[in-house]
Amino acid sequence: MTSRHDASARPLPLNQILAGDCIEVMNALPEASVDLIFADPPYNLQLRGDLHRPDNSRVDAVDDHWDQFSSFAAYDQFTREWLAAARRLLKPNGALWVIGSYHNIFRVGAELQNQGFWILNDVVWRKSNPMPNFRGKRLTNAHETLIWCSKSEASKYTFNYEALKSLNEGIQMRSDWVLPICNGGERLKDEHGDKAHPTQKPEALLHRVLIGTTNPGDVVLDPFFGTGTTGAVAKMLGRDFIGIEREDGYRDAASKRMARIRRLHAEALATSTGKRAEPRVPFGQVVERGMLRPGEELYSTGNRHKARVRADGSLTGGQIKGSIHQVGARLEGAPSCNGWTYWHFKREGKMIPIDALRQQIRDEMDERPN
Amino acid sequence: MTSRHDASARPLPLNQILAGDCIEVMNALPEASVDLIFADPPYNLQLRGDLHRPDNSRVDAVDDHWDQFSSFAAYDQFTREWLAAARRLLKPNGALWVIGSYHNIFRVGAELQNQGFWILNDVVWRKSNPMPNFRGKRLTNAHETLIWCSKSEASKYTFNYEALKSLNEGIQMRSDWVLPICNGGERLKDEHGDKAHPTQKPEALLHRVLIGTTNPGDVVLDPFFGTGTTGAVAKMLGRDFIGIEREDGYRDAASKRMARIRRLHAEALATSTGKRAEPRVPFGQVVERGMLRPGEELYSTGNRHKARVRADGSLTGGQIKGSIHQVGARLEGAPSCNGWTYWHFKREGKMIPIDALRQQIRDEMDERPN
DNA sequence: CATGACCATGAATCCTGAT
DNA sequence: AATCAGGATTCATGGTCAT
Repeated sequence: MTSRHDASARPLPLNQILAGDCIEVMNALPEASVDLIFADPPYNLQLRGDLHRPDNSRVDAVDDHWDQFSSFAAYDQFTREWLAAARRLLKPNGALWVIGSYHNIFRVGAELQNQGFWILNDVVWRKSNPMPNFRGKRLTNAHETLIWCSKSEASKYTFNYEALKSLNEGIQMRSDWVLPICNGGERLKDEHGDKAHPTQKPEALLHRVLIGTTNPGDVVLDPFFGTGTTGAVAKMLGRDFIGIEREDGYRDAASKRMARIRRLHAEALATSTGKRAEPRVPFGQVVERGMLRPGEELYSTGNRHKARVRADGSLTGGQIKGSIHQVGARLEGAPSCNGWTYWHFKREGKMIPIDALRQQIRDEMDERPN
Repeated sequence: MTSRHDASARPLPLNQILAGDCIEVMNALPEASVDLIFADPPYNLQLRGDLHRPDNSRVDAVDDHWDQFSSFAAYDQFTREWLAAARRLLKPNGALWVIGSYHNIFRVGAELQNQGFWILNDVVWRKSNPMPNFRGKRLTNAHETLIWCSKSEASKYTFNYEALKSLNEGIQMRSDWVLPICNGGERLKDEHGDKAHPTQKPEALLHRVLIGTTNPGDVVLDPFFGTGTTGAVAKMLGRDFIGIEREDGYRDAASKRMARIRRLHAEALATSTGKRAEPRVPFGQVVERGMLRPGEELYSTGNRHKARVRADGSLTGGQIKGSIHQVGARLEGAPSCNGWTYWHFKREGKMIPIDALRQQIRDEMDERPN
């Protein structure tokens, strides 16, 4: 007798919404199989008159300290269990996002540190249109907090720096994101016209998360799928998703929603990349191809230093010999140096950075792969 | 033989900087005697090697011995102990603020909930000029988190709703505050011209905290006093402070700062408002429009001085006559003074800075340009 | 005296693949 | 597993100094 989601027998159930308790369902999926988890766990703490423990038992009152402690303890246990299940599912280089408010986020953050997740950033979703504090007894609660963490300190996590920089008009993306709450046409309604889910997240939030920390084709899992914002944006952006949701009503609403979503074309999915994505070119190739000749002189930025090209692609500058980077660093007394932008050659009286030669080689590689 | 800070024998040591470990010192003070605690504990940063900017300059990191902890467990124990000592000191209606980053704030937040503190808001300090992420490997860490909590759920905490609303141009104050980091003239320097403290907080941050959650005459304690921003702003605003600091160097710098507090007061107010880009509004317009009537009395920050409005938009305070800025500067013995934030008028028993009136005028200008 | 160029610096868990 | 080396990477602000 095998369980419904037997880990050994079944392939990953991609682009489906799985029914059931997320801890059980996650434990039945194969380990180390997911690239990213986005989790919007219940915040159900200290909510006047309608307080439930994660096991759905009702908390009578929180008037005294012992009751508070018992409800924190129950929430902590729930947090421990779903985080451990999530951790097991993640690939070694996988990452996790959690969103929460001051009611629960500190407990979640402490527990994920305890389990060995490595926090990369905490991100503030600054709501441009929050609900005011009607009674004027506190500050307007105008933000929620997200935590972005990798599975471990050693994880080589995905971060699309240039893509996020583009989203932010050319300036590197900050840890505070100003986005409106989900309403208008995006907000799912039930048959009575009421909101289908009390805390539906805006697609813009997930868009930024998925563009920034996944690649097309990655597997994104959401253990608290709700009405499926994570799945909707994942599908749109060409990522595969796995949703887990316990409530029938939310699953139904999410299924209908997914059916309406159209995947974006590949060109639309392409995002900005930086030099890091370019193939590496050894300086020796520049010499081999005769773009610079052995013995030719190079000039530093600012023209303070000179060096001479050698046949093996190294430089000599006085007593100093080594790579274009090493010689530049030594001459500048700097911890490191990018020789490609530091050194220049002279053509028709003009100083040209040797990086232009590297670019020429890369352009040829694009025209004739292999 | 009594200890240095014997709880039973001594009165509260107001407006002093106490030397020693904050846990021991707090435990020697009388219980239930403090209105507000503002705490800026070590963040437990876990930095690896050096970090260089793209121009190869080295980042001066926070590598001080006081921020070194051997493990999360060690940091948690430290947090438990100082929070318990702080809790004992607070009056039943007292409140606590803590500031931190993602390195420590989740652990601190969870522990204060465990101890029975009642979270009122988490507040995000959004830095207008954070240090960028030089390697492009994460989001710019552009904010820090504060937690505001009362001693217990039953506490009748202080919240000056209208004062904060005025500070915020007549709109309810939100849980995200945009403020620049502390630099320029406000940043304390040592004899070599280096920063006196690696993490000095801006006075504007404490200004907002103290205006919003204390009343004049309240006792404000800071167990991690550092170079004394909390004390400086408390003194400026007519609150009593108690500072505790372990490091001799920081205590010395803080003592000198407290002694010169009037001068820094005027400078800080002049520079921390950040309103230079706003259209200039002459004080006379406030009078012309009948927002303040000639003959009406204004009260200084801290309520130490009074002055009377004249029909031409000048003030008289005793023998001194002149603009709101000139009279404030003369009364404080300061080289300059921002009269807009220094002077307050009384409405329904509440002190409101006249800056609120200027903002009202600016709002109208925004609605109806020209 | 303005203006602009240039420089310094801030609570930071800040690289990656080949050998 | 540890070492080595290529080479990619920054925004806002305030102060100094030359023009």
